[in-house]
This record gives sequence, C-alpha cells and structure tokens, in this order.
Amino acid sequence: MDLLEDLEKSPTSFIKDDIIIRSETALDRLYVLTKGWVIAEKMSHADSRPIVHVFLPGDIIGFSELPFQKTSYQARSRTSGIMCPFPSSRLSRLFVESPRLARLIFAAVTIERAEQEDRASQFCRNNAAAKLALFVLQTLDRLKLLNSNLRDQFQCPLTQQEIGDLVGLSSVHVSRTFSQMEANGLIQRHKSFLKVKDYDSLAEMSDYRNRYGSLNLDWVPAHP
Amino acid sequence: MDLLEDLEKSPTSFIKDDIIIRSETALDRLYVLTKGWVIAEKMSHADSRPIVHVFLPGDIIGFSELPFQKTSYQARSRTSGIMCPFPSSRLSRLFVESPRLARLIFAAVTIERAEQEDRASQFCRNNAAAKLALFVLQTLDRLKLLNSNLRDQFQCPLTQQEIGDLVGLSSVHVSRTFSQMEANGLIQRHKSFLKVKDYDSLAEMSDYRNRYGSLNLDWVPAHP
DNA sequence: CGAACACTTGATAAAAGTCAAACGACGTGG
DNA sequence: CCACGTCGTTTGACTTTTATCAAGTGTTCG
Repeated sequence: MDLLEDLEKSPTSFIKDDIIIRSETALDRLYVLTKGWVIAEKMSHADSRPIVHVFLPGDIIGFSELPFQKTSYQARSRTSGIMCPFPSSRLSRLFVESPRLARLIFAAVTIERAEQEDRASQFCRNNAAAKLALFVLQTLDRLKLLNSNLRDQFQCPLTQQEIGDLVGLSSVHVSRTFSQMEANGLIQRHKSFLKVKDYDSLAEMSDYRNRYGSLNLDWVPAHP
Repeated sequence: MDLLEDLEKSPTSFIKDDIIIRSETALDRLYVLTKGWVIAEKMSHADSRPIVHVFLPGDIIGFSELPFQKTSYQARSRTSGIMCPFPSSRLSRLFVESPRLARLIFAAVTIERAEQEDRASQFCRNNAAAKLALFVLQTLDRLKLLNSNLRDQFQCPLTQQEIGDLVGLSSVHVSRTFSQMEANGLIQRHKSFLKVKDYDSLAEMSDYRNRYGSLNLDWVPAHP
C-alpha cells in the first residue's frame, strides 16, 4: 500500500486539451491518471487522426511507450483532470521491492492487452453498430471500476469525430448509427451523456465480455 | 539463462490443426512456441471466425488469458511445430527468483501490446491494402527476430480466408487486393510464399513502424 | 448575443461484401 | 502414376455498407 501511494505522491492538475505526452519524444516517466479523460492519438500526415487508446481514471499512461526510444503517439487531455507522474525507474525498482505488486501490475497490463485484442478483432470488422456498442460497453464497465455509483450511463467528453477516429468510422456515420441505435432502444443520448438502455443486446451484437467480471488471480499469491 | 531454459525443458510437438487451447476452459499453463504457427480464434456463433492473434516462433501463448477464469478463444496450430508448456505458477515464482527476468518479460508483453495497438488502430480503418501491408510487414519483422537469415520473404501457412478473418476483410477481397498489390510491384507471391518487394511503400501506406527496431531497455538494468 | 464548434440530414460516390462459378494445386487411393 | 475429389484461389456480376461533400441546425461559451 505504501508503494502504491508512493506512485501518487505528486499530483498534477491539467486542463482540457493539454498535451501530456508529445509525439516522437523520449518518455522517462509514467502517469497515474486519477481524474479526467486522456486520448492517445497518432499524428498521422493525413487529416484523419487515428486514436490509439482512451485513458480513463485509474489507468496508467505510458506503459505501451516505455520500451521504445520515441513515443509513437501524443497524449492529449479531453477534460480537465489530475495525474501523478513518476519516473520509470520507480517501476523498475518495484520489481525488486515488491514482487507481489509487480505481479499485480503485470496482471493489469495483461488485462488491458486482452481488452485491446477485443477491440482489434471487433473494430476491424465492418459493422458500425457493433463497433459503437463495444466502445460504449467497454467504456462504461471500465469507468465503473473506480466509480462504483455509476450505473447505466456516463458522460462522454469525446466528439463524434473522435469516437469515429477511435473505432474507424466517419463522424457522419457515427452520428447516423448512434441515431439508429437510439431509435431501436439500445441507447439514449442527452447532451454529452450516454445511457445504456439494453446492455444485453449491445453485448450480443458486439460479442462483448466484461474483462473485469471473472478474473482469476490465483497466480498472484497473497503472501509471496 | 538457467531460468529461461527451465521454461523450455519439456518440448512437445504438435501437428497441423491441433487444438492447443480449448475455448471457454480454465488455463493453468503457458506455452513457449519454439516452432510453427498458431492462431487464436474466437468461436463466435456466426460463420465468420475472428482471428484475435497469430503466434509465431518465440512467442509465449496464453499471456492474455492468464488473468481470467475462462479462455475467450481457442488456439489452433496452422503448421506442425514444437511448444514447451510450463505452469503459470512458474511465471509467478519468476517474479521472486529473478526480478530482472520478470522485467524483461514485462517489457516483452508491453512491446506486444504496442503492436496490438498498431493493429487495432490500423485494422479498424477501411483500407484493404493498408491492412494487408501492415499484416505482411509486422509478420516479416517478427519472424526475423528468431530467424536472422530471413530477408524479404516468408512462407505464410494462413489461407486468404484466415488472413481476412485477422484483418477484417472477406476472403474475396483479400484475393483481389493482394493481386492488385502484386500488380503494383509492392509484393510478390509464389505458392504460399510472400515476398516484400517495396518495404518502404508498404510501410508508408500502413503507417508501420518496426517495434523491435528502436527499443530502449534502460529501465531493465543489467545488474539489479 | 454572436461565433465557433459539434451534430444532423440529404445526395452521391467509393469501397467492400456476397453469391456463384470456374480454375488450380494438392494429396489420396485405385 | 494417373484419376479424382477436396480445398483454396480467382474472377465476374451485383448488393450493401460506409465515406464524402455540402448545407443546415443546434449548442456552448466567451
């Protein structure tokens, strides 16, 4: 617990549209995101700007850039929020100081990797409604992890253009598809809020499984 | 070194189309794949069968299923080959016995995660040639890691149907797009061999970066 | 209150999917 | 060693889905 708190000892606040990690630079630290939404976007030459990942409160920003000399994307905040930077050497020491905590972090990264696989295999299939369904359910369940009074809706600070850049659709088609899903009683929108009206149907059409619902951490023994 | 060799002490051979991991079962071990190709496919109800990942020699099969109670996909061999199973508790012990090796494995998983992000963000965009270009380059560079006499071509044991299931295209469109890429001098095919004729063009059209080309493992100190 | 900015709607174009048939390679068994 | 059947690939015709362009309608925020 002390070690975990140590990672969050220097909270820094940021405003909307801050650049948190610059593209093509060396990254020598990680950030615990404690409040706010941050997106990782590729600075591609084309006008489209693929969004590689959406970071939500509780996530650690920078893992996927750690083993490389230069960052491949930039991280930009979409809301104001708070993050806690710590040097990557701190993570390295953790493997010696607490093998148990290292295993937990390893498990966390592995879970995220599984979610990433879910996205890769779903988003590459051309069904706009299924893509959006997966985005909505994954985001809702991930937000619930750190915000337990969340039930069936959340505030989404991403524009439809950005959602399209994430799942691979044009903003126009995101709009149309969301409208149709709303007409079919699957979701409901109000301002920037997204409400899940029919979780089961959304889950079935996107072949979704809640990765946090049936964990097995037997191999992370309580007392090492 | 002893610890690494320990993981490969019980080599098992498999034939083509063996089921290595069954879907919806508990997984208590991992497999070092030393020879052959293995695919991870979702047993979806529909006739399409999304391919979540392709394992190549040197990969460890099962990481992404480790923290869950049940596997979400099945692993099936596409060639004959050799793998070395070891219990997941072995991985757990590794975190105590060798923090340095644990960090290296952590780094390896992180690199794979970055590649997965590359796939997710590219495959979700609707450009058949770019999808296939990314698949070809990623596969070639990954194969080169353990087979250094590989230069510009490799034997691909996947059918066009399977390649389509991986990148999200119909088999018909894979055929057409490959033919066109061949006509444009980007690749060349002969039997099941795929030859890269114009690496740079393929890399540019798919926004590819070789993840193993510019690693920074400073945070994995040589002497912990 | 007004000016960005985001979203919606319609018309049209491009990309990829589907169906079906033909072709080719490959392995098996006579 | 050849005939045959299976499986994978190619090709053509047509359909569906999504992208693009452009104009109009909110919405938000200084």
